Amino acid sequence: MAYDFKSIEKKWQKIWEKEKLYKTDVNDFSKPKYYVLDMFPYPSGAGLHVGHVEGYTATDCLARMKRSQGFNVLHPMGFDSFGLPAEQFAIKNNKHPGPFTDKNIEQFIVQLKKCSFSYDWDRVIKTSDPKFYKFTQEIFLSMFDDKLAYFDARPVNYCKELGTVLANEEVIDGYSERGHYPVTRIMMQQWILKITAYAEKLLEGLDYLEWPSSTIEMQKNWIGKSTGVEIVFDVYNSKDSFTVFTTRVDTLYGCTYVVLAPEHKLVDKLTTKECKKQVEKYKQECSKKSDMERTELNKDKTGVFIGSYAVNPINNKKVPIYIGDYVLASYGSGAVMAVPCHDQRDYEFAKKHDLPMIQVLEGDVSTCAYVEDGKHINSEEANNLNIEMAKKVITEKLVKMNKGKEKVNYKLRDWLFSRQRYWGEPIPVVHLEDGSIIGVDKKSLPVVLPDLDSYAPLGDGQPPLARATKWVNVKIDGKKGKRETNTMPQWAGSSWYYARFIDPHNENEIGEKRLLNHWLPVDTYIGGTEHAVLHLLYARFWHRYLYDKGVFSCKEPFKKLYHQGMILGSDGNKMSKSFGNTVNPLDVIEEAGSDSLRLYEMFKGPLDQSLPWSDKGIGGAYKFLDRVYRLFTDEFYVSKWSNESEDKLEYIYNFTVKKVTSDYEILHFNTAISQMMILVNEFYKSEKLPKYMLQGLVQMLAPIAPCVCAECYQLLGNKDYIDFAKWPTYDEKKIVKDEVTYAVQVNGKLRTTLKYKINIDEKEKQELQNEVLKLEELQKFIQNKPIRKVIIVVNKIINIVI
RNA sequence: GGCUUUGUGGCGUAAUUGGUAGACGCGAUAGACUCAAAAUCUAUUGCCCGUGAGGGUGUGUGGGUCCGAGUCCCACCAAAGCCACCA
Repeated sequence: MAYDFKSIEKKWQKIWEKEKLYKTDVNDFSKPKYYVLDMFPYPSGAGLHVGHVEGYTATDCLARMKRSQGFNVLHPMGFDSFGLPAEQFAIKNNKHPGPFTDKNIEQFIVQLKKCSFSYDWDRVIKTSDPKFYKFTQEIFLSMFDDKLAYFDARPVNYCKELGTVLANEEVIDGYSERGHYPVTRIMMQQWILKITAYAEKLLEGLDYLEWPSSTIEMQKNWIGKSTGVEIVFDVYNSKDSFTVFTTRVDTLYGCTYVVLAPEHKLVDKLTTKECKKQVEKYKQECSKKSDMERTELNKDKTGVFIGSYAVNPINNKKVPIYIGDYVLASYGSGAVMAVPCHDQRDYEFAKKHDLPMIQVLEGDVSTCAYVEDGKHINSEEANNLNIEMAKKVITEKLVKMNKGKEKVNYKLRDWLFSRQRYWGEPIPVVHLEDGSIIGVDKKSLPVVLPDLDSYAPLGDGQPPLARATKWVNVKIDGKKGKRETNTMPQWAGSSWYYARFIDPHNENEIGEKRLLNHWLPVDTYIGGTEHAVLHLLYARFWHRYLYDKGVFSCKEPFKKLYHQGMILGSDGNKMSKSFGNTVNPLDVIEEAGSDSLRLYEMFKGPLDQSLPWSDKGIGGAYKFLDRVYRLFTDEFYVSKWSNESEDKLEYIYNFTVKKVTSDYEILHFNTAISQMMILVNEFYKSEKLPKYMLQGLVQMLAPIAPCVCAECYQLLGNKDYIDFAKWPTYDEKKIVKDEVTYAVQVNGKLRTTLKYKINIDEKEKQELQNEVLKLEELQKFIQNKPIRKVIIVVNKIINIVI
């Protein structure tokens, strides 16, 4: 290895640290601001991962370029330091998780510094710091006051292995997102945030964002807005009625039965004596099934008749009432109208229970094939109408009869916000003896986590905090009460941390209003796609709430979002201890330096792509940096340095500055690097090396390989820091050539090329055509066949059609 | 089942957005330097036929639009991600 990256990197990292070169003066409004942020890591004991390095390098490149371009850049790092591994460590070793976490954070910081990231280290925050979670609690209290946080009994996702309840977003196919343990539904009193109140706002906010379309799509799906009609069905021979929700009101004439969820509140009342036995039996079976079983068995549409009938309001027909667990109690009104001819599920249920079917849309419905659109039949006033018109007509009729109204439903459920854990923010409320719940006085925040003798759950469902009896029992205004012993989920701190970086030492408020207004939103946010709904949805919710409260002045927290791909093991598998295919960034830095590591990760392909790690690739990155470094140290090349320009390099240099600048802006680092490689290849062939071009090269490369470029910049005789040197510019005139190469085709096949003047007019086009037709190498293709047409696209191509 | 994205050499990928496909890098082959090796430099490198000049063919498959398609349209195949009994 030729160039001494070790001493170079050590030298520059030391200078940055000593000079506090990347400290941001947030009060300096004289320059335009740029806020570039990484999704902050959980400080695990395993330390930094090559996957972290990829995203962090991308943001670091952006930060470094923006500094050079005259922006006041905020580029901070923090730690999502509440979390499960620390809790498990605490339980196992019976030690407080705090010091354990702090040790991991220290280790992380050492590693991040070795990667040459340009963070402002005076702004490090951690969510487990009481100075930080004071405000997490304050936001919660504010939501509590606004009735957006409530304590309620409901079926919740409970994970026995993890010993806690989980949010819907944390449950995947009946298993916990973390650890993949089974999750069951049980009734429990829990803290819930009313995110559903923000469903529409969260949907609308997506319009302002420059996010990957797939992520926007996922959020839309998760919110799951559907517009339809709520229809009242009276129970036959009874004063009772219930509503169903449908998006296909146009098929109402095809409704031949209705199905209630087994948990529907009218089921017991409407069940007749004759059916009581089978209904009770069915309900029991359902309650025994886990969510997982319910969905796994989705091909089998089970259910039973409850003996009563309902009246279809559109035609007064009597239809039987069934219960079936394919109808979910938690969505819509927990009841559906069944149209077996035009709904797959209803069709399956009807077949199984031998129920009648009425076709109301033309077309083949023998297998309930989906009918795109068409004329309605058997539908009275809706006959001959298409779906849209039929919906309109039938809705109007129902509204007139007072039997229906338009309704919007969302799949989004409220956010289950409490966890039976120790290592999280205490929920700052007190349960009084009279059963009422009050928030603690804002002035007494933070409610600090008490130390415990043991951090294990009590085993009776009570959270570990219940052990701290002295802490739990309080007296407020003479009334006895108990503190809440559940804690907040890990998502709490990460729902607003990005705002804290702006004014991290402010003890009175989240941040000084003037500063928050100036610095928010985050301009560019980079992190993994795994948070597409979880963190990114929660943070948008909190942000929008705080916007409504006037704390923030913008509606959305993250303007631009990118996801970095995953770095796989060299075997193509996900990197993990069990595969033994992990790569430790520190090992790579030890061997080839952080500059090479960063260059490799940015060059290997598009940022959002998941690619396997390659040792060979690192070698290639190192080779390129060595090649650059030699231009500044090898006598042979240094002797070619020149204070004048070199005509032969003008085009390629100016073009490179243009391309690299625009590619960085859109995070296309791989193509920017390849362009710089082309430039370096040209430098190697050149007789003269203009110093300003050498300087431009290292300035452009510095965001990716900051240490070796800082060194080269100094070798050119510069006394200032490369980090703030004005970003290289290009001359548009130098990029325009006076000659262009035309591709000459015959019948669309490339036959030859021709150099010609650039930007020709109509008359010159004719001249070019004449010239082309005379070209000797084309004669054998043209032969004597008649020429039908000659197409000339200026500066690009000539196609002769024969 | 629904939605979204992707399919290009031995490998990672690029393509001015409808205009010379394979830039750049890795790997490979040959040569220079060296006692030798490493490093470095130079050349070649999609596939097929041909000693060669040259020709043919080629961006998952099949069709279509167009003077011209990796790019646009239709159908299909494959992979990845998300959602999923959401009425």
